[in-house]
This record gives sequence, C-alpha cells and structure tokens, in this order.
Amino acid sequence: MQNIIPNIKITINDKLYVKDPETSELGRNILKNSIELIDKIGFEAFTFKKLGEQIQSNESSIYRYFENKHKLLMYLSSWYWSWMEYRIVLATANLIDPVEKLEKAIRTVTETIADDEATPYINELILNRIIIEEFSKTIRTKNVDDENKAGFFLVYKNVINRLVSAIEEINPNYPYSKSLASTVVESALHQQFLKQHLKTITNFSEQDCSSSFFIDLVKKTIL
Amino acid sequence: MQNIIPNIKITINDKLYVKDPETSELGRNILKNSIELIDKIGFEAFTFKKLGEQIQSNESSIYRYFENKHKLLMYLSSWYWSWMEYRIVLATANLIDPVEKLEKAIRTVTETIADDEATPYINELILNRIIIEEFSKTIRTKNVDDENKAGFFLVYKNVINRLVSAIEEINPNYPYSKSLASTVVESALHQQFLKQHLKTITNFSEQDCSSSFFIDLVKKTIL
DNA sequence: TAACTATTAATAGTAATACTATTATCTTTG
DNA sequence: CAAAGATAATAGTATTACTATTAATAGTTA
Repeated sequence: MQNIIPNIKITINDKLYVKDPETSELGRNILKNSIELIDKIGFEAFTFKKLGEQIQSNESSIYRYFENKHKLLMYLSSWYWSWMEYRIVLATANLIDPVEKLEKAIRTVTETIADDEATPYINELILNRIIIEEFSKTIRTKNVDDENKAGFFLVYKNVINRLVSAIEEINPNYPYSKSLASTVVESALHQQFLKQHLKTITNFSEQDCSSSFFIDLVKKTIL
Repeated sequence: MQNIIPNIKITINDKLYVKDPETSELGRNILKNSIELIDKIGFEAFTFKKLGEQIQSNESSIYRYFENKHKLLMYLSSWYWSWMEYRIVLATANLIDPVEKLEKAIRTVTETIADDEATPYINELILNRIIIEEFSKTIRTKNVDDENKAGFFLVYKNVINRLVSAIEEINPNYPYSKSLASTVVESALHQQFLKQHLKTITNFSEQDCSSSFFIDLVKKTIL
C-alpha cells in the first residue's frame, strides 16, 4: 500500500507524551530513531541515553517529550493501532457483501506490512516488527488497569471492535464475537512471531502470511 | 483436580538452575515464595533482594540457585507446561473417540485451574495466574533464539504438539494444525487475561471459562 | 537592537537494580 | 572431630531510570 491520503494525521492520547513529538524536528527524530533503536537492540536494552547518543542529542531532552520509555512504547503502539484501524476502514469502505468486508478486514490485520509513505518519520515496516516483538509489554504490566482507565488501549480496542462489527453483521447470533475478534488480532501477531522464532509450532514460514488460516477459521466458525 | 499420583516428579532442563531447588529446604522455599511474590508485586518489581527478605534469607543465597530472575521465571514456566502436558496425558488416556480426546485436551488447556496438592511448594492456582500475566515475558526477549536452541521451550512445544496430534487424528488433511494448536494455547491465556483486565473485548466474565468457545472454534474449523 | 521566551544541551547527582566477591558461620557426614 | 558443603552477612560495582540545575542557542516581539 502506498500514499494513503498524505495529509491524514493520526491523533494520539495526549497523556502519553509531555510534549507532542510531531510538532518539532527533535520530536520527529525521537520517533524515527526510537523505532529503529528498539528494533535493533530490543525494548529491554533500549534507554533514553542510548537514543540520545544516536540522535546526537541529550537524554534529558528526550525526557521533555516522554515521561519514560514505557510511555514512548505506548505512544508507538497507539500510533500503530490507529494506523491499522484507518487501513481497515479504507480497505472495507463501500463494500456491500459483508463476507467480503470481513475477509478484507481480517486480511488487513493479518497480512505482512509493507512500508507506507504516509509519514516520513515513521517506518511502518519496522514499527510492525516492534509491535510483533514488544506489544505484549505494553499490556502485561501491573498498571494495565490504570492505563486502561486512562484510555491508552482505546485504539487497540477500536481495531478489535471493527472486526466484531463485521462478524456480527454476518452472524448476529454467534455468541463469542468479541473473543473471536480479540483472538484473531492477538494471534495474528503471535503467528508472525512464531514463524520467525519458534518455527516448529506454526505452519507458516517467513515469507508467507497467515491470512488464509484466519479467514478460513473465522468463516467456518461463524457461518 | 486433586492428588494426581503424588510421587510424580517434574523434571526441568538443568540449564535453568545453578543448583536444583527441589533438593533443599531453601530451594523449595525459593520456589514457593517466588511464586507468591511475583503474583503479588509483578515480575518487573520482583527482585532477589525482596525475595530474600520474604524468606528471611539472603539475596546472594538465591543466586546460588538461579543465575537471574529471568531464569527463575523460565523455571516456573517450564514447571507449569510440564505439569500441563501431564494433565493432558492423564485427561485423554484410554479415550477411544478422537473427538472426545481433542475436546478433553482443549478443555484441560483452557479451563480455570484449581490448586492441585501434588507438590506442596508449588501452588498451581497462583502459578497459573503468573503464567497468564507473565509468560509472554519469557518468550518476547532478544534471546528467544538462543534459549530456544538451549531447549527451554521444549515443554511448551510439547503441550502444543499434543493438540496437534489430536487435531491430525481427526483430520489429517487440515493444513494449519500447528498454527491452530498454538493459537488455542496462546489465546487461552490471552482470554483469561482479557476477562480480568480488558473486559470489553472478551465474551467471558471472571467466573466463566473459555473452553466452550475454543472447542466450538476448533471443531468447526477442522471437521 | 535589546529583551524576553522557548527549546535544547551539558553536567551532575540520586536511588534502585542486578549482580559479584569475600569472608564468616553453621550444618552435615565420613 | 575434621573436612566439606551450604548459607548468611557485608561490601562493592556498573548500569539504569530518572531529577535538577544551569548554560547556550534560536526565534519573536517591542
């Protein structure tokens, strides 16, 4: 996918940053380079000090944008899921057949991402890798409940709810639409992780994508 | 489930510990109390120092059993998945009907755990909570590939492979048996997490279990 | 052009973490 | 009873995840 409406701006919950990183050169640099650095060394080893060195700036300057590295990861995740929801809306717009709509939505969530030129300082391909490897760390914390109350997971839930609607449009009597949708979104990431690291427990190899598996699964389950 | 063969001993990959914790009073104390402490304060906040205080012992003494807290979590996970495999084997032993066998296996993996008196120093109920909240942290690390090579995930894969066999026994032509099995095992934990923290994207509430959802899903998919 | 404002850089410092090393003591067993 | 092995106590280190302060720079306005 390329150049999906160039002037779309993704809005992020303003409790996730101290100063909006999209409003300055340094801010955009922080976004771009944090994505690259987290991808390279992993979120555990990633520190604001190392990021500061990479962008020839200072640790303390980064703290003027983000309270801590966890909030930065939350910011990146929010960006990702907002972007994903946007792609679903775009991919399913004007489709009349509900089954085709659901298929498209699942395909969007499960397919391997190509870079998208929409935002020059965010490389969606690398961001996708980060989400696959690190997204669970934004959720599996002792603060989930507080962060959930603060609305940090709304964008993630929106993606799931798009699938829920698509499922319910086809079969309003299926009793587990939410669990099915959340399973698909979570497992889409999980299968991508497995095909890179635990290859013996997935049927997919690095180059192929799991869309067919999930589409088949959902259709057989709800039809 | 209670008193499933009292003398069964679960064997753990010996690269996961420095000294076998099951062979001494202190070791068993470390296991018992680490489970309780991780459950209470979360794996991030858990330190060997705090554990030492809780068991009236010293930080450095714990290091004689486990290299670091990550290995300790790996040890606990291995224990959990070995125990899970054992439960599957027991639950499906002597069943003739392959569909019933698969159902039992899925139910075992997805049902809410009750404490099991098999090992006095391991509380399976609390351990299950830890696995729900923290298991992803053993896998989503920059060292997965090395740890996978070292065989640390064998017990986890064994559980998945039990499901794979059960699926293939019913339908050997279903092309995604591994992905389906790994999805069920992963999502079983995920749904349990959601029903406690992100209730709006699951159909289950705290008291109910997701077995029916998964059994229905798998049967419709492969039959 | 001076002054004021905002932004960033540099430096230093702190509490906590995740260890390692050393030595002392206590317990078991041959 | 002596030696070996296990544990406790203490101290110390490098790194992390910050906070605080001050200085330098750039842009904006009166």
